[in-house]
Amino acid sequence: MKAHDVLEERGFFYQLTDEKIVADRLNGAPVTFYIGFDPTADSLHVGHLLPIMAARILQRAGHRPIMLVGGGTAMVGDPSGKTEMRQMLTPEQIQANTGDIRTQLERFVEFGDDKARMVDNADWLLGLNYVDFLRDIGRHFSVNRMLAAESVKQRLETGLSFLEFNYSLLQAYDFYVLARDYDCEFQLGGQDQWGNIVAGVDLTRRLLSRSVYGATIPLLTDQTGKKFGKTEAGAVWLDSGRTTVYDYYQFWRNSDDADVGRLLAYFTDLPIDQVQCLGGLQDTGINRAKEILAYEATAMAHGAEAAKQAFVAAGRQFGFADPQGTVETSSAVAAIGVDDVDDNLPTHELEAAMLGDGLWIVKLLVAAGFEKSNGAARRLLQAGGCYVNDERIEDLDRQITAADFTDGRMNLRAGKKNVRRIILRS
RNA sequence: GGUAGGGUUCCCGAGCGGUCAAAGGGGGUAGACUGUAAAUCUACUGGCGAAGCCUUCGGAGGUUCGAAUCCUCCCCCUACCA
Repeated sequence: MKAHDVLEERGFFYQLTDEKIVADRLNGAPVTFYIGFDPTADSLHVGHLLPIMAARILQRAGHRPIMLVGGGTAMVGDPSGKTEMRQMLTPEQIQANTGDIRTQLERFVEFGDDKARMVDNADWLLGLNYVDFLRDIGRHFSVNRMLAAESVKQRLETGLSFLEFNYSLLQAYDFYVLARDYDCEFQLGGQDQWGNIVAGVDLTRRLLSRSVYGATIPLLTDQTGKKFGKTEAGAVWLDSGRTTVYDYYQFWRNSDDADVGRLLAYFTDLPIDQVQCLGGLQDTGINRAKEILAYEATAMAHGAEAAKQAFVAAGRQFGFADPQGTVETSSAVAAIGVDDVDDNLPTHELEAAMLGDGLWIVKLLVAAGFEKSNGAARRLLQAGGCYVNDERIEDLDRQITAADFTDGRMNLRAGKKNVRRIILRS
């Protein structure tokens, strides 16, 4: 399997520092490469997934990933692709986040002695001496050139602090350290990382007289041009405590028709010819393709069992796209027997005592997390978007009583897609 | 440090003494139509069990019957100059 060619045909490359050499190296003998994440939150979200998927493909082709968690760079904050400075994080936050992110990465890439390695740039960045760093590293950087970088230019309009301006030096230094100590010769990153990657390539050449390479992955946007992975509710997180497995599944299931092929290529392991075939389908076919995408993506992040439950739960709620199995696929969804599985709707537990003589529907909507305030819940009712056991509730004063529950369960829905199973607890 | 212009609700952006919970747009939510898609159309979009009341216009004071609007001090941003 030729890694470069696989990445290429799946659309993973945006820019390469050296087309020919990168192709040769990645198609050839094992290479050590790295991708980095700054621990600015306690969970990764789907926006981070693209480079991870690329790393996964490279690893399976025999290359060695270094997954860098940027405990040091997070102290500074990358200005690339941002219109303003992000809030500074405390060292404690960063440390906690670093641990959480490591755990998540383990689901996508195999770690071990001769497998992937995890590093934290805090190990070599935090101890740096300012003047030494300026003399040894800073002298290789031209401010003129840095100012010309696209990511900096953008920020010149709104303001860029000296702190952030230094970010690319640190990332460049990372690449140099990894090249020096781990024989790393290739870096992958998002489209907005181009400047930082190139800076690292240059620095390494100057300091080690050695050629290293880099590539960027296209920035994923949805049809409206917005960054992929953000929804009304914010980012779609990999942590099931932040984004439930069901919602994660639904995120993929609700993809735009036009995106399905691309997303399958990026976020599943299905062979490329099957991906192309699925992406070209229409009507029921494209909906089946979305189910496959959602199942595969969910299984990757949360495991096959959880994905199966989400698939069944969603299917019971909205119907299955292809119950006859007419669309051919090698995905494991094809084998799921719909009847013999417990579904996995997100639940909300309700103290039986809260019910009393009746619990106001507005209160329940808020308690279950559908709405932030009574006012918002009222508006939902008024707009006709609230359903109890799939029956629309029109009555603003509707009281929920024990009669609404069957076996201690009841179904509460806000709009078409947000369902929660309310479980009575005594 | 100097000069000029700014900080308005999730975002952009009007408002410049009462009629302001604050125009317009974006975004979001819901409904209709559909395929759990897109596009389109409609309604809603600070809080309160909704009568009325309460809290919002960078912060703190002040003037006034009344302040997002006027005054004072402070904080922050942008541009030019140093």
